[in-house]
Amino acid sequence: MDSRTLKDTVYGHLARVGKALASPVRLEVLDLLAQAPRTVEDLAREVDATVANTSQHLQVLRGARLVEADKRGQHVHYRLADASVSHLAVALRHMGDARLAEIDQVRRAFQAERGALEPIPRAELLARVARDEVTVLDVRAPEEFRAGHFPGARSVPLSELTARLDELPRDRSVVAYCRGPWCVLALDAVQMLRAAGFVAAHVEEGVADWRAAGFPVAVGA
Amino acid sequence: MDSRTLKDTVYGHLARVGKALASPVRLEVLDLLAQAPRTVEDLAREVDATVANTSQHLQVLRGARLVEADKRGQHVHYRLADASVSHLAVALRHMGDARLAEIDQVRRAFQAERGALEPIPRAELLARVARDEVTVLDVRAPEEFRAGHFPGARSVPLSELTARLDELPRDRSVVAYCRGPWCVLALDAVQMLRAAGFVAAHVEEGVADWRAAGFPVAVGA
DNA sequence: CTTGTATTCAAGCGAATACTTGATTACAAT
DNA sequence: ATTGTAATCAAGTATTCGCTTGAATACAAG
Repeated sequence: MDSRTLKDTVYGHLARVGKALASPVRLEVLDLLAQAPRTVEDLAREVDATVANTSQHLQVLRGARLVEADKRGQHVHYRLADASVSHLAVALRHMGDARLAEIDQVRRAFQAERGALEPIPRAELLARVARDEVTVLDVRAPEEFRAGHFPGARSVPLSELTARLDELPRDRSVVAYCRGPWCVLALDAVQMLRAAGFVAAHVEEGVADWRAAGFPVAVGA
Repeated sequence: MDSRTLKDTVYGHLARVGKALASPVRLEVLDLLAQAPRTVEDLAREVDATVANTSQHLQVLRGARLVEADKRGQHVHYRLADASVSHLAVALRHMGDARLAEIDQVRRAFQAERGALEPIPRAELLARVARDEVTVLDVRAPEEFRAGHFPGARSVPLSELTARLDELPRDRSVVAYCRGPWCVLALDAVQMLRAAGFVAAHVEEGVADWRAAGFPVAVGA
């Protein structure tokens, strides 16, 4: 076996992973699975594709060893294979953020359209939490919260926020977060909170980012 | 603009990056560029492809903003765009190492075939360097050494190693490294060194790995 | 200007990909 | 057993991709 054979084998297999990352739908699926395991149907609904098509994409991801599946009852639950996959997804996102001007542009346009202020940086959030100044609000779905959340965060899904505003203490500011930098739930939440008289801001980082950066992540209710 | 449009835009552009990572040749090119900038011709020779084909691959990489090029004299020098690209490449490699059994397998077979021992782990290398016990040997090409190397390492390209063995102190062991875990130069070097009576071992990490892990990397002669 | 070299462009062809549609499997619930 | 649901499979089609070949640029050197 010569060096060329080694390289061909290694890069050939790695390219299978690259191919799996080469579709917008699959990337969106990966980001969703980075939040919490899901069934095929759930994923299909969220990414706006047919079930058959979503299933095909999932097989590609599974072939590249990026996701794993197990059947519980009549549903097949898909999940990210392990932390190295999450890191890869985060690295890809950071690269896109840093280098693809179009992405930065469309996100800024989106934020501006909703009257959102700049997100507060991660270090700032940690400082405020250390001084016990803020309520940290997780506005994702309850399953996503359960699968992993910022330690000390309070789970209030966006859809329930207006009805549960009185749960939040009015003498401290609120920082909302959701799935990550391209998730708009936190922006909407901040808008609602401000309208209700709260001092509110959002952070862009999601649970995957915290995990990748080495911060602890709480699991369960 | 709605949330769907945002996602379509973002994931669409990110998928361009994924597509760029979907070819064995392009991945090999990226790994080479992670060592040092190169011309199209150099790359074509190293990856064993025609110049025209290599040029096409480089355009794809450039379209995904993974590499940049500038013309100096009659050569076009390509280089990685920035650190986020290097991190992405490292994350992809780690994922492959951790999850693709075939890769691990072929590498082990290769090492066994050359009678190589287990690589020494990064922490061990750092400890030995701190105790000033080893000569660290960079067996890559001189340009690659100049573009970035382990601090304190000595540059002896593999092709010159036999002729320059007397440069190495005989009272200490030698640790060789090259481009990364799938580069065989260090394995060959260790074999030569042992044959010449040295106590020698190799590390798998390359400069890109050290950089990604936050260690300092020396530049220049 | 002419020659030579490095790189890119353009056309063409076989292979692989993405999505749709309709059938099929697997199995829980009744 | 029958029904209903979740997921996968299979076939078909339009599109894209990867590589080759030969021509075209760009430009440094003589």
